[in-house]
Amino acid sequence: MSHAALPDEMQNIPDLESRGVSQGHPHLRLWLRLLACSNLVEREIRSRLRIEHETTLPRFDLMVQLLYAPTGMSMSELSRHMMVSNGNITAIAVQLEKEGLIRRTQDAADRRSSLLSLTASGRRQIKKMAASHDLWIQNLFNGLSEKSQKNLYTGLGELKGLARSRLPPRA
Amino acid sequence: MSHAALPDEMQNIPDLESRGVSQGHPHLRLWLRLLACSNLVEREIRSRLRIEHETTLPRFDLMVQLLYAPTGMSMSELSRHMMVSNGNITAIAVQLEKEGLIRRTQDAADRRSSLLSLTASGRRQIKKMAASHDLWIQNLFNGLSEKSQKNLYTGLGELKGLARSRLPPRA
DNA sequence: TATTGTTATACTCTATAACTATA
DNA sequence: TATAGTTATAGAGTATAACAATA
Repeated sequence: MSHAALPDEMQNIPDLESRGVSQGHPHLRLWLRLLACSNLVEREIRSRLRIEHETTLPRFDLMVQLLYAPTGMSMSELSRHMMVSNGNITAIAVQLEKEGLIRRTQDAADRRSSLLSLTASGRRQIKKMAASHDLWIQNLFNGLSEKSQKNLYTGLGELKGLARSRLPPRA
Repeated sequence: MSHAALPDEMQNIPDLESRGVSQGHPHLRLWLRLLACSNLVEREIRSRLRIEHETTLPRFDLMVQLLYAPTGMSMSELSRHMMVSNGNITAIAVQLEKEGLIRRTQDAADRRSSLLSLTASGRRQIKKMAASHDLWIQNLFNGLSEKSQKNLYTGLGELKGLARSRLPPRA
């Protein structure tokens, strides 16, 4: 008999949450569980992006942003969306441009700024990758009960608002 | 008027979730929101560990594991709990040992294996760090409604079980 | 044969700061 | 003065594989 359907508490697979899980405050337990979930899924996505599409999560993220911004985005916009520094965006953009996946056009109005957008080839690639990505997520999350999906979406919305208001902005 | 209390949807602070958030499947939206939350908090913790305690998250994690395992843990156990490879555990353990925060004792029963445990100094340090960490988490999460806390803990438990059963084991 | 741990390696990712060009 | 972007750098993080010693 598989233990796939057993509640997590009974599987006893160790992870970060196992530490002090009995001792900790409820808030701490919640955070460790959130972190464990996020790490599990993120690790899988990084791995599949690497193996199946020979790319990385930040590269994927940047291209997805552009996919949903048909008129293009500036480096600073990308920096804000991806919550990393300008310098790091530059590094990724240079790679992608060299590989012919994105292009850079000068903003006529503000000559400091340049707009990034997908090339035809880049658009083809990111669409394929995004489709894969959606499938991975579907296959993982479609086992969640309707109720948990709703509860999580709402609860995480609340948490995100909190984090946004209580944590200092970065990047 | 501050917008701190406004629901996330009305704050319009861009992040990864902003991409395709209107287009995507509910599962995808949920995942992007989960990732955004986790990244926000994790980034803050990394930053504070670095600034206030001059350490890193993996170092902290390893020491917390030892704090809750008074009889010590083997490298392989740590590797499983932290979900990273043996080689990476070795690298961190070498640092911590050099700084006198942990010690290594040979396992008499299995001479391949060695037990890691905290030194007195290491124990003092990790207790201070763990107290800080708890405080950060408290200050962030204590704004969550009771209901959301419960819903999140339950929902994430369900998700973690799913991930555990559907994703290949790593490390 | 499998497991524990070490070593080596290569790359990606991140944070920071100094710098330029333009606004 | 402030913002957009570049460049450089150092350290952290991750993944992989080859290896020795022991089980």
